[in-house]
Amino acid sequence: MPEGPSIVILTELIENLHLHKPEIIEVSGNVTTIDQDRLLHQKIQEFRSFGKRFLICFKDFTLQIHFMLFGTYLINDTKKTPLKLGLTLKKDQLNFYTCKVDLLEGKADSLYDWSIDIMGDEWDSKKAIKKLKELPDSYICDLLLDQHIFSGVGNIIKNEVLYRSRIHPLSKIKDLPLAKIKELVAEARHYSFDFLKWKKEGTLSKHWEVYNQKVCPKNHPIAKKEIGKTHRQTYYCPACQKKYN
DNA sequence: ACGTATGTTATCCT
DNA sequence: TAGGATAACATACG
Repeated sequence: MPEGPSIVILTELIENLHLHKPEIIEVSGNVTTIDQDRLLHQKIQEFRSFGKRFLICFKDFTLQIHFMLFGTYLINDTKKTPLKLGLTLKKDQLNFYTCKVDLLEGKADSLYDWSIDIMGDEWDSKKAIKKLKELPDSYICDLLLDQHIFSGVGNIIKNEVLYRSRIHPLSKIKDLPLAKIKELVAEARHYSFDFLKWKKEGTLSKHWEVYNQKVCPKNHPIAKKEIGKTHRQTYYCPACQKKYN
C-alpha cells in the first residue's frame, strides 16, 4: 500500500465513486489523534494524494492519512481489524485501518510543497537535482528515500530506480556526474508511473528487476544488504550497477 | 508455518 | 548532545 503510486490508486478509486462534495454523516473508529466531532457534518471538498499521504480536504483543514507499512483501507466494506477511522457518507463508507491520521489546519495547497510530489503535475526535477547537490556526502540509496526530495518514493522504487540507472546504491552524490544525477531523477519519476500502471494491472512484482529477486535480468546474482544511513533492505546487482567514487 | 516487509516516529541508549 | 539503535504499529505474502 504505502508508496506514492498506491496512494494515487486510492485517490482515483474514490474519485471514481463520483461523490459530489459529500457530507460526513457519521464518524467511527478508534482514532485518538483527532477530534472526531470536527469531521461530523463537514463536507469533503476533494480527495488528493501527496507523496505517501492521502488527503481528505475540507474548507479550512486537511485530514492527512499515512498508511505507514501495514495500513489498509476498504471502500464500502469492513474487516475484523480494529477500525482506525471510518467515514460514513450518504451512500458510501470509507474505512481506514492501521494508519496514522492527522488533522492539519489550512488548505492542502498551502500545507505542502507540491513540487516535490513524485507523482504530481507540479513535480520539479530541477529542484530535486538542486537539493541532491546540496547533500554531496550522502549515499544515493538514502537520498532516494528522502521524503523532502522525493515525496512518495519508497523502498521498491528506490531499488528499481537504482538498477535502471545502473548506479550502485553506495555511490555518493558528489561522485556522480551531473548527467547521471539527471538520469536518476528522471528515472525516479518515470518508474513511479510504471509502478502505477503495473500495480493497476496486478503485474507489479512481475516487472521487478532487482527488488526481491535472486538474479538480475542479465542473470547476475543480486546482492541484498541493509546499507546506507537508513539501513533499509537494498537489492542491487554489483555487476550491472557502477559504484562511483 | 514462519520470516519478512512498500514506513515513520518516539524513546531509549551511548 | 547528537546520533544511533530499538520498538511499535498489525497484516499480508510467499
